[in-house]
Amino acid sequence: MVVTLKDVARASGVHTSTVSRAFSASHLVNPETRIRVLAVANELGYRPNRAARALSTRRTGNLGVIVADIANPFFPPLIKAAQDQARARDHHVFIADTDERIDVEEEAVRSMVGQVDGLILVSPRLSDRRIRELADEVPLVVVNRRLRRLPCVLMDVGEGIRLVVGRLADLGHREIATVLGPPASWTGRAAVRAAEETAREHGVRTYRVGPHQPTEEGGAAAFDAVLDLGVTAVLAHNDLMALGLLRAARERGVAVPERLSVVGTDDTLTARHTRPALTTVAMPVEAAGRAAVDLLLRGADPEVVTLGTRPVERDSTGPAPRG
Amino acid sequence: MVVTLKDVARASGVHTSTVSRAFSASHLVNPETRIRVLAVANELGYRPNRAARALSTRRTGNLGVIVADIANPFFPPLIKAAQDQARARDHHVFIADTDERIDVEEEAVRSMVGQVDGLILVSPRLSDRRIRELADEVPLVVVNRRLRRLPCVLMDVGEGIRLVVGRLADLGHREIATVLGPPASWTGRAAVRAAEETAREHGVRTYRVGPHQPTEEGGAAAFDAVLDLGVTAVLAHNDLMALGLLRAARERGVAVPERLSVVGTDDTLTARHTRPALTTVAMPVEAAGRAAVDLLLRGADPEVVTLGTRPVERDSTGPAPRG
DNA sequence: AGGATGATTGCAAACGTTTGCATCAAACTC
DNA sequence: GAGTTTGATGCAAACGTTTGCAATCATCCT
Repeated sequence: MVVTLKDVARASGVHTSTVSRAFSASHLVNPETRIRVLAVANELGYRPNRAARALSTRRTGNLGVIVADIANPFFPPLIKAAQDQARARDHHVFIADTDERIDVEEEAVRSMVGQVDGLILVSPRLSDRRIRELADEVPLVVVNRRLRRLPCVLMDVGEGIRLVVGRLADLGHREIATVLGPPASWTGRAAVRAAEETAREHGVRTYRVGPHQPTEEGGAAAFDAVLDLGVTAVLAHNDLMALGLLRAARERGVAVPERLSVVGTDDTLTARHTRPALTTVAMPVEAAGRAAVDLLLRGADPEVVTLGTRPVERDSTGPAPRG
Repeated sequence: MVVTLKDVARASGVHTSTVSRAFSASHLVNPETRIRVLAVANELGYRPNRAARALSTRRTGNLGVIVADIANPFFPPLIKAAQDQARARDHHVFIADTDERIDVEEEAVRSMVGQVDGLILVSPRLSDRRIRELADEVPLVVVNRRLRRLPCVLMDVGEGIRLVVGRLADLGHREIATVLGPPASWTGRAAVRAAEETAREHGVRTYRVGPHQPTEEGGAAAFDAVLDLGVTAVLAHNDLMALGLLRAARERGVAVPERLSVVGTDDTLTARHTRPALTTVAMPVEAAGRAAVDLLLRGADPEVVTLGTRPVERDSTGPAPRG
């Protein structure tokens, strides 16, 4: 039924080890033999059994990427970039979606350990301790979370956020709210920290709302609280939440940006198509995906790659309304 | 370093086979022994080696899902639904993105054969023949493509399209364009067929534009041709392309829906947030994901599951402009 | 010429599980 | 109480590769 090395060996009159070498160590076998063996293998329709190979070599040729939510438009470009890079390095990528749930994340990780040569955890929700434990079992790199002595790829949201907040201050805003996403989000905390710091420097007051789910619904749910604060501008944890805020604003008849300026984070494709188009902070997602794969496959010493971010000003922000 | 069955066996004074059975055939081992063994295994931090298990049993506990483009918002909900269903059936899901490229699809399929117990091909671009060949190597189910004697999950776009076209006819439209996506798209062809059929019944003329890439850019690229035809309504292959049409219309100063009605397909999340909000045909993506997993794991006779679709009328469609 | 070198191949032992079969004791059957 | 079933475990052969080692043979060097 299924063709194995042994079949190919028998059919071409050599030992299985020679066939094996013809495939994976071609310099160790006579060119003529190699060609003959490959021809026979091809004719028989031989396909190497990856499980067996993995058992023997302890390498699978697969990488795992674990993300919180593929439906969140932030992740797909990162995944695709990682995939391209991995393909270029002769590896394949398995993706798992954790549904923003820590138990599912744990399970996904567990299922991948042992069938991949390395793991990329994107914005993981697991505890630092758990991640370090995992790092002992399998090579891994963490994206958007800082862990000492582990390879990390970080997007410096602070950079973009500082510029955005400065810009809002220039536009006359004196009170800004930040809408929080998952408490375990490293970037989220970094963004809030940068926002509050910059605001203080500019004599702008800040308030926090949330945490809420990092979804459109989560953003909508935060709207009333934002309104009650009486702020003139709001920074959302991501574009999805900003979308929810925009929708809620429209439903409540609050004009954006005339009465309230709304800023997202991520610059996902949809940001351009909201009504009004969303001002947001663009993240270097493709670069992050590629960097993560490189870090993983290079297998070098723990290293931190930091990538910059920049604000994209569109129509959801404007001058503060006159008091 | 890494703990194997043998280690657990030695530490708990039984044979490896007993340890193995304690895990995967617990009714064959004395309850007391089992508990002791499991305790020891747990303490030692034993994790079964999946490659070894796969080699021995020829089953991996993994399913593969292959999609054209995870960045296309049509796919993630399907993937997530499949993932949930698989998890409920004690399986894991590996995802691969083919980037809409047939060679990458071939490669992705190849890499998965042998490391999954079954494959779900969503809107595959491979030839019928190739898919049938694959079906001999690995159990598979095809989503949104009809192949005799293979298990398929189909979304009956025709149903929704017929209703939409009827509605456009009622609104006074007499000339409609369809913008084509990838020629290999089964749903695309079904949709166009349904549209043209229904149009004919209503005495409405139809034109075809394309094919173009099923992306926002593709949609924008089609706009001029649509405009030249002088039609009053256009059906896009998917929401992304409709988005592109909307953007191009705005840039060219063509009012939607006053001068041109635009209809998408898929009802992705973004459809709600375009300006104007997009009229589209909602697809039963979650149901399809679940059905595909069920078909695969049930392993029953080839079976075809057909799921209905329905139009969602929003603001991008309206009465035809008076001639 | 005689030994050293290098290229090519075969041999066989891993890799970590699962599983059919054999074994053995204890518990039944009549 | 001899024979039979039942339950629990061990034994060893798979599963399909890879790879260190040894064997063979031709070639090269001096």
